[in-house]
Amino acid sequence: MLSKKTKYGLKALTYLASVDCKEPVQIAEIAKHENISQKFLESILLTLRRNGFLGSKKGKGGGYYLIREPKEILMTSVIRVLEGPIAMVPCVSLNFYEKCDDCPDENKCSVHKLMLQVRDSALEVYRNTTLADLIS
Amino acid sequence: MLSKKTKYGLKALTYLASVDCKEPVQIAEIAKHENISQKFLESILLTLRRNGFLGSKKGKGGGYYLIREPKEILMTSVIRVLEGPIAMVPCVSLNFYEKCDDCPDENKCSVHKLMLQVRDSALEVYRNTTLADLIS
DNA sequence: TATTACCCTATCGTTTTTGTAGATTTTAAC
DNA sequence: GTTAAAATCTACAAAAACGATAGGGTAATA
Repeated sequence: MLSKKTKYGLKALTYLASVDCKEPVQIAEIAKHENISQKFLESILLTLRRNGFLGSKKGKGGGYYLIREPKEILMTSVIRVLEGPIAMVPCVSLNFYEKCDDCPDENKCSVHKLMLQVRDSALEVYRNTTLADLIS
Repeated sequence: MLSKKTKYGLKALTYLASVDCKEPVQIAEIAKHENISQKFLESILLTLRRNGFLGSKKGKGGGYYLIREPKEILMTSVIRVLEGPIAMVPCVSLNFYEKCDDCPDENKCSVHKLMLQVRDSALEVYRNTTLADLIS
């Protein structure tokens, strides 16, 4: 299940991309437009800024704005920052690998085998989708 | 993230398929072989039985056994029974559809658009994988 | 001085995972 | 037959983890 954090983050990014001017947009405006709890969105936008997707400006006329072109923003990176691993089990994750504590041999594990395929298929989608593709 | 319930359920099914004889296998044996909490596994096997994947026999010499050929057991059905929806958001789920309470128009929603593709790609994998494919 | 992002913390609620305790059914030994 | 052992079945509950949200204060900027 996709967390609301990711969902809201994606919606916020899409909104910022659709506004297209580089003027800062206030948290309150995004929250209202997308029906998101403002306080929650606040923390989400912060992580997006810390991870190089957004810039921000304080004070009057301040807000958040995209610092990269929508076409340059891949879903792989957005998802990894907001949701974490793309893989459904850590033992098949490229960026968040962890060994299972059960499971003596990954290569013989049926779950591993299946989830490797699922990961690859999801990766295929995320790699071929940019923020620009999500704007209707 | 895949729940342990699903993970353990898949491992148990694979184990039962690999044993291949139709003799009942005890919960304790499966739990031990796959490093699974026996009590937890017990409830998982129960749901698999209730959903027509397994048969059981009580008493001495009892246990669980497959009642369908591994080749006939599709991952789509296993995942749906153990994990629930394959889709990452309810609004793109085929079997567990729910409307988002935010989101006035699904067709314009960026998350909807993205997750529809992710669902389809996962579905592609699950539909083309049977229990027999997971045995090494 | 007003406005806005920034930051930390606490809390509530849900889900997941595991454990406890016993009831029920079947087999097999006596 | 009676009994004991071996297993599944059932319900519940507790613990742990996680997700989502809210509160309140700080810092920067126009």
